[in-house]
Amino acid sequence: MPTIREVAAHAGVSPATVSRVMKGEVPVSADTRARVEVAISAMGYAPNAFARSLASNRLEGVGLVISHLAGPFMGRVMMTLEATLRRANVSLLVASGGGEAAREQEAVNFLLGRRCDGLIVHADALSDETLTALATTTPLVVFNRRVPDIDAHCISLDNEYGGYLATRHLLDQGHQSIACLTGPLRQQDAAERLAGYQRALHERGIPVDEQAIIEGDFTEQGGEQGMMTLLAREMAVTAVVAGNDDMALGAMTILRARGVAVPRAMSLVGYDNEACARHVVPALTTVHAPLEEMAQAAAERLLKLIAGASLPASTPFMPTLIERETVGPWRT
Amino acid sequence: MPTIREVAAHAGVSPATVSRVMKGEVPVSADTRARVEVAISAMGYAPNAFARSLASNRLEGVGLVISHLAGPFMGRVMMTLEATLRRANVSLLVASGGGEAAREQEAVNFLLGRRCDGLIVHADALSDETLTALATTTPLVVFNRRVPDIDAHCISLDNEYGGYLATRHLLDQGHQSIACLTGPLRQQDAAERLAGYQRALHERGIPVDEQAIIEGDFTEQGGEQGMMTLLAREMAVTAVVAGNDDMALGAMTILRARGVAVPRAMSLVGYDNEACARHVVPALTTVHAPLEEMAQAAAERLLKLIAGASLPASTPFMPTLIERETVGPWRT
DNA sequence: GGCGTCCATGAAACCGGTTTCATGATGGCG
DNA sequence: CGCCATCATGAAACCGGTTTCATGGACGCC
Repeated sequence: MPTIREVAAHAGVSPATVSRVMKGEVPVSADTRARVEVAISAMGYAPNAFARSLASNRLEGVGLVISHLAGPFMGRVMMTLEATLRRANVSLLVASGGGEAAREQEAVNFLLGRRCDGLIVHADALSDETLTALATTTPLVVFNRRVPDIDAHCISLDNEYGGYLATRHLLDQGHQSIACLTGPLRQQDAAERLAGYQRALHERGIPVDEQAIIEGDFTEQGGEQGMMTLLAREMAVTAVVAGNDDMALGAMTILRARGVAVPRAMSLVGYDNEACARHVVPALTTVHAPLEEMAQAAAERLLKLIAGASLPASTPFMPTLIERETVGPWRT
Repeated sequence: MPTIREVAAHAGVSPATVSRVMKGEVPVSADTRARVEVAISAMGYAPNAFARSLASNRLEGVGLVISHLAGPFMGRVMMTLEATLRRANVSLLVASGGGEAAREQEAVNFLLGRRCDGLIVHADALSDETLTALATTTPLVVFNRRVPDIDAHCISLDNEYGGYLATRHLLDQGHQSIACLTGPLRQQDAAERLAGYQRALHERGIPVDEQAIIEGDFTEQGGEQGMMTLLAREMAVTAVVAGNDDMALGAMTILRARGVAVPRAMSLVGYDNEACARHVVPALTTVHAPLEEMAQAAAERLLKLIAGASLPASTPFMPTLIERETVGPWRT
């Protein structure tokens, strides 16, 4: 693999000139440029990324910190991130932190030690303060979360609206008594979805019954537990909005076991539009997040941030309702 | 951020000595080492990864080439890969190539240009020859595929055995006429699964009926197509082994639409044990691949290869059968 | 006690780019 | 025609480690 000095010798110019040609910015006369370009392609020259990074102190790569790599949509997100970044010739380094704050912090440090040009963080466990501090140090985009003081760094989903959408859909079908199986309420997304649920009820003048709100943990077991608790309370509930699809799936398992027909006796709405949602029987009505667009926006925003731009806050992305088979009309 | 020379000055030694202490191998007297270590921690010294890579010509990072990042199990695989590599302080660079040979080759080049210490390749489109050549150039592990000339570089699944397992299970339940909805047979895994199916039939002296073998493409639509074709042939088939879970799901959709009860009128076995498999109704009986163990083995093997070890061929991993509800007994 | 060997250490070259600064050529303008 | 501004270019320093090679001291052995 030839070095820049060999190329320079071959083209009869200095290494500095070759470097200038490679970057294409600084003024170089047309014929010198041509001569160098010929030498470059003749010798198959590709600059050494290390030397370049050392001299310029930039990696030309960004880090991705992820809580749950194995989560149901990380694949879709990463796919788009990677494609968008690679188009800009920026590589993607991945570190995961299994949802524990300490390990997530460690992942951040690991990537920072690699002198990433920027970071995309998709993590629950890191605190708002940590992220705010990080944003002052390094180009940062926070994925699927809003951190108040650094709006411009956040790519988020309007979870409140999603919760509202799901609930309103049930109300529109005539349901009056609707329960909510939430995720862990210390997590922002779970709390927001619940808020949307409450807003929809208020809007129709239906009082929120605390007994109908059950906090879970976004897992399938949590959904089962929650549904069992709900049934045990023997309320007149005719529909449930679940914190996410996993919980909805768990709930469906219990309903099936107890012989409660979905959607005839009980309607159900999920959230996330996982791959499974389409396949269950009956197919799950759910709220869809435009993950690909969000991922692309995240990558583009980070690239701009790295380039030194100062951006306005991004508007949250809007979820949409996917109607399938788990919601039916209710006539009192 | 202090440099090695500052640390050296602080400890009253030369940069070379600090470097030696950092690596911990070369002989350094105990008290010098102690003095340097004090200086290091006092100043919070962390070596610059670029400079280190430039001088040693090693990235301390490996590349991962993936066909389909969004595939159903890449999350599980990446999770384990990343964790294993990070334990060795090696970072993970990701590039994807959407299943097209050209883009996969480009992804390889991209990572090679980053001077990765090694590559993990999980790709269908790259040819055996390309991979064999690559293996001579750079430490390489091929995931979920066997390339004849570089056995020692492959972490594979015994797909033939998986196909055999699925088929034998159906035979054990009394089925005599079993169809096979395969993946694209130019793909190794699909062909092997089919071979396993055939072996199981031969073992019981049942002739293989070419009419009962339908080539698909590992997609859900392919499964639907295949099942429609099969039904149109009006054969006396009582069970189907599908190339993967997606195809099985597609097949189930058609069966449900046509009112064919699973498993009473038709048994079905999938392959891969995707998340969905557990949730469909009836829950899908399928073949499970130990992906986490495979991923860990891949990472460990690559690290050894990078360290210069020359390894024996790895034995293929064995899939297991997960019995759920889509297989029932058949009495003639 | 003298010589040879080994070992810890330091000086300096090196990895391969980028960037600053100096220089020489060119051209515009009075 | 001469002077100054402009611009392309090259020389060399620099980024921050690693590694080779030389050196000096300690120790063992005859």
